[in-house]
Amino acid sequence: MKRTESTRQRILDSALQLFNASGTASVSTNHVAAEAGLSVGNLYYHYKSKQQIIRALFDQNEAEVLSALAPPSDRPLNIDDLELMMKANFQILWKYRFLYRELVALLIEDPELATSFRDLRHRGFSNFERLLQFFAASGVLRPIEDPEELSRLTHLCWLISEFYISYVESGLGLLQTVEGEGWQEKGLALLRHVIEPYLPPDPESP
Amino acid sequence: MKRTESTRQRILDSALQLFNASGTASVSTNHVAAEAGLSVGNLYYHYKSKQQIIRALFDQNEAEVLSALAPPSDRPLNIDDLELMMKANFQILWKYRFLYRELVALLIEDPELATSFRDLRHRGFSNFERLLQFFAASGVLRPIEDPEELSRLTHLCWLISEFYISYVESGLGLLQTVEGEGWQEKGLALLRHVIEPYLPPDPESP
DNA sequence: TTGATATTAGAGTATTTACTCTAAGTTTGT
DNA sequence: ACAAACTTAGAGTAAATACTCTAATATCAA
Repeated sequence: MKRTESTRQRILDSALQLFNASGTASVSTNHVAAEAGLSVGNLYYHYKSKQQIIRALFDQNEAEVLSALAPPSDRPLNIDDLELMMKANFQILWKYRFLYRELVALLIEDPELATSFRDLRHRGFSNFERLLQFFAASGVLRPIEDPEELSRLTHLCWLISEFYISYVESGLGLLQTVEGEGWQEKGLALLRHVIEPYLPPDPESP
Repeated sequence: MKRTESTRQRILDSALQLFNASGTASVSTNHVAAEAGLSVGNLYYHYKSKQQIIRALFDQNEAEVLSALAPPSDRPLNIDDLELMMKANFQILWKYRFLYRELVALLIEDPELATSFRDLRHRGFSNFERLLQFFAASGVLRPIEDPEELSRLTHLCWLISEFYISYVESGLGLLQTVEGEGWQEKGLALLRHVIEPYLPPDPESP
């Protein structure tokens, strides 16, 4: 059972690496098997189609996102937690960047995946909206009365989080190779920029 | 020469339609030829590869974007122009949505296209940044002293413009079929939301 | 008209791709 | 020990894909 787990994971790791490097379209199952150093038959024993591999990577991504964004149960959230969550989120986005980069295309090609993904994300969105609402109600942010405004702010944060990596990869975010850390800091700066107008007025300030 | 133009265009139109509907990966040149109602040989007479078709669609998109975003030469820009530009831009983004949806993947698959696209967009970005700077300097927006802040605001607007369509298509932007007009209005609302903190203080207000 | 060039159709091909099958090892439970 | 279940390799295949070639027709310039 250990070997199984390890082979399955090796397939996913190789697929992830190749997908990130070259995109799902130009990476075949044969390539993945070769990269993982095992036979095609073996690969198909563990995953019965290329779709299944992609779905498995979606699942793996989902699990990592959920664990990274799980709120601490022992104390109330503060604004630094939010920043840490965003940071962890960026790491995961980068690890699975092919997935976000080709998101819509992948969902079009696999309608079943699409519905489950959309369902999951819809819940995530609601959670995040409630989180912001909570911040606004508890004084971490200034109050937001208009529900439309709250919704917009949430959409904005989500949009940035989900597509900032693609924005960077598409070339405007940063001009050099992207392996450095600057892109992360810049992404966080964008999110802060959006949140900033909602910080409570500082009583120390004149 | 007229016939040529029309066949060439028919190929592009069919390709665009199929790409938008199913993604570039699952649309073959044979499909495009069939959809356009002409032979494969004919298609390859006009475009010598699938890449060339994609590049032609990039070019066509570029031309439309440039013409939609050309500033009026006879009068100074005002804030309503900005809104009209955004609106026109959304229309074009929708028309060529496969292109933005698969942007990074397409650039990875065609490095030559990548460099020219990035070059073009870099210029576009600079122009837009100058436009915002001009607004800030001329009182349409409040002054923005920090160049970093101006840069961030520009990046933010650009990111939203470029990926909002994908955001909608990915399912969170709107839940129903996307053919309606609501998504456009919501996208504009996001952009306004980002710009709003930079509107000059209203002297009429208390 | 005539000859050159542009346009079209459609059969054909080399390669690739996703996937199957069979048979041989390897674990595991009892 | 031994059989059942799990895991692996690798040859093989049907279909699809991007693209070529040839030859027929249309257009145009002189």
